[in-house]
Amino acid sequence: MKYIEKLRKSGLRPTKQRLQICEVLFDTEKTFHFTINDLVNKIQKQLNNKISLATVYNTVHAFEKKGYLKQIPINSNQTYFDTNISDHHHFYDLKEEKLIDLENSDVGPINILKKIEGKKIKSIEVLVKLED
Amino acid sequence: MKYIEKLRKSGLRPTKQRLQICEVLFDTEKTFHFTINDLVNKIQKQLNNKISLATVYNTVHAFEKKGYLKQIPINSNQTYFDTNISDHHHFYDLKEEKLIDLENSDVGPINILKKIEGKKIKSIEVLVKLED
DNA sequence: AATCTACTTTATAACCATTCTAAATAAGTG
DNA sequence: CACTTATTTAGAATGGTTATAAAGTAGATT
Ligand SMILES: [Mn+2]
Ligand SMILES: [Mn+2]
Ligand SMILES: [Zn+2]
Ligand SMILES: [Zn+2]
Repeated sequence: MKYIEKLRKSGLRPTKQRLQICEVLFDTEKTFHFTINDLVNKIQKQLNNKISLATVYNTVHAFEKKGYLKQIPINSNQTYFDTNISDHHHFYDLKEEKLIDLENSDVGPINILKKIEGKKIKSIEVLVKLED
Repeated sequence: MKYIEKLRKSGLRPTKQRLQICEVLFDTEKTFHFTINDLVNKIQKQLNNKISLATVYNTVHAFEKKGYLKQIPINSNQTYFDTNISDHHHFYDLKEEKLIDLENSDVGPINILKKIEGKKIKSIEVLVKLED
């Protein structure tokens, strides 16, 4: 398994559950956006296998902390995550309630002119809301 | 009261509670960011007067719908609102967990190159996360 | 002014995504 | 294997938000 080493390097034991979640998250053609609930359903369907909700939460948070997932800043009743960890932005289709990737190259360079004393910029995220 | 007409124009009856919330939100030198909980506390302290939590929620949502408040897209356990309804952006200080306004002029012009068929842009929001 | 009706406020319950708990299980180490 | 520590798990708890439904109020009508 290609994920065993990846997990070990991060100080995470390569358990059956984590490896399965890796498969679902990272063995895909394209990256995608998901909620915890989406992921639980995907695991059920794709692996015919139940992983407890607590473990899914734990694993997603562990992966996020290690930088294998990104949380998307959006107001929703659920938290959205992204398997695309590249520096990029999002459209949010208000009607469909769906996120669409917006590559950095699709947004002109962003230059923040204001500086805050003693603080440095960690990330810049653009959210473009779409309506019909 | 200057808010009576404003509310009537919006189709909202100028009740005692709504007028008081207007005072707290809009009778200020500067605009500010708040959570529902912040607002409840502010009302208590500033008006020596309790307004039920449900009414605060109802009123904030009504004001948001009418465009007198903006919701700020950020992942938090609480929803943040903004009395600054101008087109602007935010710093988010991860340590202090505080929002700081970033005027449009403090961010270079943002040009979204990608187009989505049949959708138009409703808003563009930039969130700049700050660390030490 | 009294009456009527739709809107609003309120306390409280319900909701539900997320986190916590603590016991069972599994992984790594020697 | 024996031992330690990390992980999984079901279920309980948490907490912000929303729903409910009864009481109160605003504005319109007579
Ligand atoms: Mn997280
Ligand atoms: Mn709202
Ligand atoms: Zn994305
Ligand atoms: Zn602001």
